[in-house]
Amino acid sequence: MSASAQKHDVFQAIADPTRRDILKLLAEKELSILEITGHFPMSRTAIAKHLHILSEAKLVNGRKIGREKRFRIQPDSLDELKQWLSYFEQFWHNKLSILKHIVENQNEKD
Amino acid sequence: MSASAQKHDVFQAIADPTRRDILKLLAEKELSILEITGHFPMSRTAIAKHLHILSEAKLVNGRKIGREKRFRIQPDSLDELKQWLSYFEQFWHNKLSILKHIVENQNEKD
DNA sequence: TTGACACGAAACCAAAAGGTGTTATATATT
DNA sequence: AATATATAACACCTTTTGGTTTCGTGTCAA
Repeated sequence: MSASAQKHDVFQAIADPTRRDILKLLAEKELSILEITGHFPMSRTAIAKHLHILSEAKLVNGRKIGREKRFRIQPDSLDELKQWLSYFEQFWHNKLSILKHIVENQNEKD
Repeated sequence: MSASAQKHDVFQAIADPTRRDILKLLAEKELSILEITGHFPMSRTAIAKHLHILSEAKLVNGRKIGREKRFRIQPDSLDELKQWLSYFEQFWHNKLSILKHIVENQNEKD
């Protein structure tokens, strides 16, 4: 077993809507577990678990400050998702506009 | 219950590695259930379930041809994922522009 | 030092996910 | 018409997920 025996990857991490909401929260600013919990109708423990999963997926990281643990977003891993997406992007762009590629040769604008 | 009582969304659909592999297969060409099953170490029934979930998420669609059901990719829904991603993109581009060496490694060969 | 506070860890639970096999039904082939 | 085939529809099993509660520990403040 390699050292990267990672139980949760990015895809699983973002599968849960609560975790996606947590990410949105942390995108704005660093927050403690209790502060995050305040935004959701569930227990602190549940949120802590979600944060653990997000942490495993390298989407957030937490540092202890006093008796608090403050989490912030670490969006690097989303790049893996982006690359995965880009693989399919060519397909839906190509397929949806077979004629279009004649017109716009390489308009990498959007 | 509204008509859009959709059990699986895109995020859940792509959370499973088997389903991501199925998407890659279908990206290349349309395939029947049996053909898809041939690529995986599991039963046809299991694959059919995965296809059902992918279908719910509007990532694939199947049409009956004779006694076969052939599935093809329907990548429109990935756009939702792309939009979700783009929200965070600004963060990691702004915040982590210093760590650009990661991005610069991007050799889109495979 | 005492007590409130923020957190971690563990035990537990219900429901969903992911798989199996069997049976039924419609379609092709002969 | 008979048979083989591709899939759908079930029933079932096991593991994972997402939540709970309880208890213990370190930290801050009075």
